[in-house]
Amino acid sequence: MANSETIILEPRRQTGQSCCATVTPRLGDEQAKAAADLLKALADPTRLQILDILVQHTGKVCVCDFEGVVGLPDPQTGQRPKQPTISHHLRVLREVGLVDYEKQGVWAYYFVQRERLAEARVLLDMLR
Amino acid sequence: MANSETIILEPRRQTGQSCCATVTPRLGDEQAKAAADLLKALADPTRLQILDILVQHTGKVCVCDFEGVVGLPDPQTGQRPKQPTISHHLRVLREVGLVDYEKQGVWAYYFVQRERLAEARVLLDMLR
DNA sequence: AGCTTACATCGATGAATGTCAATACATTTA
DNA sequence: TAAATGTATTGACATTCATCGATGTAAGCT
Repeated sequence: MANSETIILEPRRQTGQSCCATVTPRLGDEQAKAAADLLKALADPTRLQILDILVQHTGKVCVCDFEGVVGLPDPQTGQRPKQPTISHHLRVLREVGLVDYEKQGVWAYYFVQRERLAEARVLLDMLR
Repeated sequence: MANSETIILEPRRQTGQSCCATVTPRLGDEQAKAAADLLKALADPTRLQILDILVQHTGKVCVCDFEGVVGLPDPQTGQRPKQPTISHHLRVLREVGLVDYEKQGVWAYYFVQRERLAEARVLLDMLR
C-alpha cells in the first residue's frame, strides 16, 4: 500500500522514526543564539521608538529628550516610562551594539550604530 | 553665548526643557507594540531554527521532525528541548501568524506564512 | 554652594521558558 | 468492538529572566 511517493498521506508508523523527512536548520546553535539576542533587544516598544528617533537624527540625542516621548503610556496613569527605565533600555541597546554614546559634559549623546542594525536586516533576509 | 546653531555643544539648561531638540518617534504606540510583539516571537533560538527549517521546505513539516533538531542543547544534559516545549513554541509562532498548520490524520504539518515574515522585514526597513 | 543631569543599585512584580503529567484524538491490532 | 499505540496539545509548576521605579551617587554647570 504505502510507498515512498505517498509517504505524506500514508506515512510509516515505526517507532522513533521520522514521519516525513529528515530536516536540519541552516542556523547553527551559536548563530541562532546570537540572532535571538539581537532580535530580543529590538523586541520592545520603548526600544523601537528610541531607535526610531535615533535613526531620524544623524546627530546625537540627549537622554533627557527621550523622557515622556517613548514607551507605552501606563493604562492606569497614562504616564510614559520614567528616566531610569529609559536608561535601562539604552543599556540593553548598548550591550548588543545597536547604539553607542558620547559624553559631552553632563550629557550623554546617543547615536545609532547603523552597521549593527543592518545585521538584523540581513538576518531576517536569511529566512526565505 | 548659546544660540540655535551651537545648541548641541552648548545646550540650554532650563528646567523642564529639552536640552537639545524636540523629538518624536514616527512609530506610534500601537504600531510599536504590534512590531514588538512580532519581533518578540522571532527573538528565540528555538523558534528561529524552526522557522529556518520551515522556509527551506515549501511543503509541510511534521512536529515530530523538530524534536532533537531545534533548540539549544541543555548545558547540563546536552539534550535539546522535548516535544511539549516545541509545541509551545509553535503556538507562539501561530499566535502571531508566522506559521499555520494543517492536520492530516495523526500528524500536524506546519508551514510558514511568508507574508507575515515579510512584515517583519518591512518593519526593520523602516528603521533607517 | 546649589542645581541639574545621567546612571547604577536594589527590590518588587510580572512574563517566558522548559519539563512532567494528563488529555484528546487518529489509527492499528487483537 | 475494544484495547493498544503513537502524535500532538494543554495544564500546572518551578525556574529564570525582564521590566520598572524609588532612591542614591557622581559629576558638571552657573
